[in-house]
Amino acid sequence: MASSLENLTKVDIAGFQKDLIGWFEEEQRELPWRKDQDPYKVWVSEIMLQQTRVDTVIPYFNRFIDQFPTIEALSSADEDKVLKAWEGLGYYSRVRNLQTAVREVHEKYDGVVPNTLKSISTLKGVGPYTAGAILSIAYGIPEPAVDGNVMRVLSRILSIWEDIAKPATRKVFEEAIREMISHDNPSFFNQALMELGALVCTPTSPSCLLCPVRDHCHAFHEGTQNELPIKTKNKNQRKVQIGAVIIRDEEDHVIIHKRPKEGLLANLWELPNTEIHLPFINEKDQIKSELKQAYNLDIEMGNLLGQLEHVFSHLIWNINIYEAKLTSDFKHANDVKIVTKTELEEFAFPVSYQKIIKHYINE
DNA sequence: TATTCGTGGTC
DNA sequence: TGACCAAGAAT
Repeated sequence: MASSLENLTKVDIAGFQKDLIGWFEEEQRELPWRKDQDPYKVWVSEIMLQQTRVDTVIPYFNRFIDQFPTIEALSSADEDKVLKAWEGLGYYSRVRNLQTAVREVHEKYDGVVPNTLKSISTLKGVGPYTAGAILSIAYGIPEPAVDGNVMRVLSRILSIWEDIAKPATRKVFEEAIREMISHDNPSFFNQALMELGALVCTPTSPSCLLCPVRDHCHAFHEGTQNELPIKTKNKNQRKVQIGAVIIRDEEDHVIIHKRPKEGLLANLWELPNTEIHLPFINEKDQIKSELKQAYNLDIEMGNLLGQLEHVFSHLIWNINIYEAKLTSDFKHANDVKIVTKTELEEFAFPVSYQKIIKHYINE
């Protein structure tokens, strides 16, 4: 069986580098993290950009750097403030890992982001892609940074038919990049591949007639650019019924709960809620009983206010939203608070609960 | 290795 | 409109 990289020897690597980097120098977007090569800012941008679109990241990046401009600033920040700055971006463990890693750099490396693959790879949240991205972009080190764009572009350039959904496949592309990467400008080489994937060599209907490297592209010559890359699909989401409750005291304060420090939406805040296993059978009684057990809250259940479906990448919440009255004195706990409507704004909520608060509490 | 971990945009 | 997608890492 032929090697998946058999076409690598047919590529004019010097010409490919020149055409690719030349295009990037002319056509790259002006992005806030491209104003300088501050390793900390490059790092923050790469974490934010994981599985997240550039247009979504831009305002978050600007606010985040404004609020936490240096490694020192992020190191000394409260995690609740950091999560609040990340609110709505998703994959919240990214920013908790980032703060953990930044604190390690602050203490162990005197605030200087490591510039070796071995050291930087030990940092929490820094995997093979992010390590290569920081090393090449911030330090000019010729290390592969293989993301989804790079796999898509190279699968077409080199006609690689392996399934890019499989984790082991990334190494095939790393091997190719090690042969192809510009040692004069590894930063622009890596960024150009990703920029090309974002702007030209798109997942559907790639703009081959505008592509600066189409003469180097095996798929373009074969006409297979719409068949590549091979990517198997993921499974369907499982559905979960949730009963969430807006619990008020007599002064219109609202009770909120901090989620566990691990798992889905870790350390974010939410309304008291419970999973409903047998929907439509004494649902209010179930909720009242389980909230007593889980949070030690005594409540009188009120009306069903509405319903909300929230789709995650791997599951679907169907939330029934109730109101309720607190019927005994509230006892403070680390993970349960009672707050005013104004104070709600200080806490980081998942988007599903942001919507509930906006619709049923603030208006 | 396969699954978990968010969200908003797109077709 | 539902399925897929977007600069992945941890477990």
